[in-house]
Amino acid sequence: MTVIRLPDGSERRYDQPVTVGEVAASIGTGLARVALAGKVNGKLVDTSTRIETDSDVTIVTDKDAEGLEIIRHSSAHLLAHAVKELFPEAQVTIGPVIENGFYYDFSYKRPFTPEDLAAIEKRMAEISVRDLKVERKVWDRSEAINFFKNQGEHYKAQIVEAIPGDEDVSLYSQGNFTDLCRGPHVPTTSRLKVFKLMKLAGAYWRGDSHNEMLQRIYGTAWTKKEDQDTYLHRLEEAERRDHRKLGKQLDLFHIQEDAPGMVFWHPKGWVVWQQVEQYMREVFRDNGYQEIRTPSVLDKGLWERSGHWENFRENMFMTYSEEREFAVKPMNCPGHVQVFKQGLKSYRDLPLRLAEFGSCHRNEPSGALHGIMRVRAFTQDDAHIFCTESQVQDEAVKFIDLLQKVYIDFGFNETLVKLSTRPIKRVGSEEQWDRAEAALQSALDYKKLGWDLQPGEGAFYGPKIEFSLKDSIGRVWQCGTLQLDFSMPERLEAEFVAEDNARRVPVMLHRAILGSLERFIGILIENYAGALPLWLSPDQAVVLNISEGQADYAHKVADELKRSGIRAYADLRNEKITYKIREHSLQKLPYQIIVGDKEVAAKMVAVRTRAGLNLGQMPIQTLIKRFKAEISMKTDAA
RNA sequence: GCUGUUGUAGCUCAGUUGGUAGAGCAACUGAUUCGUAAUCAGUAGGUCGGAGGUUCGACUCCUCUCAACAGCACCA
Repeated sequence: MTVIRLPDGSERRYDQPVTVGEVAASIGTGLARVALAGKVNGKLVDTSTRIETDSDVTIVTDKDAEGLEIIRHSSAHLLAHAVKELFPEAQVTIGPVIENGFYYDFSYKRPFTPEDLAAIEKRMAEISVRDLKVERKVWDRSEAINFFKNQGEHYKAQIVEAIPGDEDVSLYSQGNFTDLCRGPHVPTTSRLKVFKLMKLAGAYWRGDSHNEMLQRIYGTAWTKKEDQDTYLHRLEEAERRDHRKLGKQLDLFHIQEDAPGMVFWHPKGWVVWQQVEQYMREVFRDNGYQEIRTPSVLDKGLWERSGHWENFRENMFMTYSEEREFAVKPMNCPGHVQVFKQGLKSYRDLPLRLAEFGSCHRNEPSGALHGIMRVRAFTQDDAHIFCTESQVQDEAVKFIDLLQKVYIDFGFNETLVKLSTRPIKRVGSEEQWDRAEAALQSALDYKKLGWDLQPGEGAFYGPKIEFSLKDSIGRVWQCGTLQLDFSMPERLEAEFVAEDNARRVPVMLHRAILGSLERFIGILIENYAGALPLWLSPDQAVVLNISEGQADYAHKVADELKRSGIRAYADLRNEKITYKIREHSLQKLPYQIIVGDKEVAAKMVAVRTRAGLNLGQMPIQTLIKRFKAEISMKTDAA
């Protein structure tokens, strides 16, 4: 007798062991038809799994998140199956589920082409129609290794060899295709109906650039056609928000071949920059930071002492003069330590916070460059806090508070937080690391922030907290950071006089809120789809005359706005009002102020927002008040 | 850096067996003076990313190179 408990609390009794699929069928034929897998005592299993003992059982269908995962995973297998049928010599490797879909890595003698991709997708559909049963079998390890070796699947054989001896080696077969997999999978291939292959790319075997480069095929898969359509539509929409596209359309900046990875800021883009910089300058000023400025070109010897030469010389731009070697600074910390070292510091001076809009150059690998998000010349809102170890946690909490306030002001409320701990290659004692990691972690916990642990991802000189934001297509970019450093102050011989008159080495915190202004502005552009809030908009208002007769009045209105500190100008071109409105709306200019004979007569202005909202007539002073209020709120009023 | 794709007018793009390039928008000129997302007409604009090569002849074929894009690797 097997007792099955269902989620609704009811029980079913069977005379002998039953499969998950049979349980579903006994509940209803409808359910059996949509069952993708089962959850037995919390463990996800195939519908063919036999339940031997009394268990809690949930039937997983395409309505469940797990169901979608299974569909994606099985779609990856379907992809591999199709590739093996079309290209029998291709070797399969791994094919995991990712956000919105799946991928599969293959090794093949020649690169797949976009035409191959279409053929593979077509074959996947054909295999789906064949309605092949997907069967799970547990194999003996050495048998499995031999099986894959005989098939010429050397990568798969390697993967099986790496499975711990006490774990089952399960293989899934559909038709004549067999793949190693933990599962679970859909019952038959016909359950895979909504999928699309998206792109081809290279990827290293086991993620190591010393290994062979495999060919990765990305796909997306869904339970319903509409979901896939929505997803594809969302991607298209996101492309329209791409900061590279908007940067061109809105005339904010450009990049050209002569300076890869370096930004030419245009007048409008530079206004945005200055707003961001000025805002951050006030943040520094109001929170106990002192702004400084340090040289961009520094003797190689300083970088040898700081340890950067050893770790990053490949990525540093060098320059030479009178037989001396200099590096263009890739970071600001050594410079800040030099400022700290000027004059004897007392414990009473700590925490000492030095800030700089630090212009840095890093010779990033060409393949890493991406618009203004990943560049070779960038400016950090950088600061270093020199303090004692006992002050670290307090400073960390203060920093997180400040960062949250800034992010909210810029309109971000979804921040990804990660704590990266000691890497294999590191300096400092275990006790130092213990204390440092604990200090950062307790600061995060004190702030009740949700965060992910990234073991081994810290810098060689200390652990760090990273704050990341997402771009329009969901790519994650690190912006804010808080890093503990117990190496550099010592290496560069920074010290202070403690209460007991002894010379001590301070702890240094590296911190940035925006990260790089370039990247942050890129994310701002994408986040607002170019329609920046009023306080950040390059032009805040444009005055449009309807015909030549109101030109003088339009000028006067624009001048009055300018005198009030509003970034405004008059567009007196001899064009129809509809033409001008369209043009400035496309430029995402926040407010269009229309003046015709009626406004001149009434000494008023007619106001329209970029979203197309007509605010009607009002006196100029009322409009200015509205602007001031909206600018100080930092969010769009309309 | 690696794999793949792409590179034609200011922008977005077309150019199918190699015969020295075209559209729309923008720009410029003229007309139009107009009430909330495109007025009409005309003019001008390109050593087809760069350097070599094959050919009587190359935007089209080959080699090298630069850059961008996607992903991987990297990211102090």
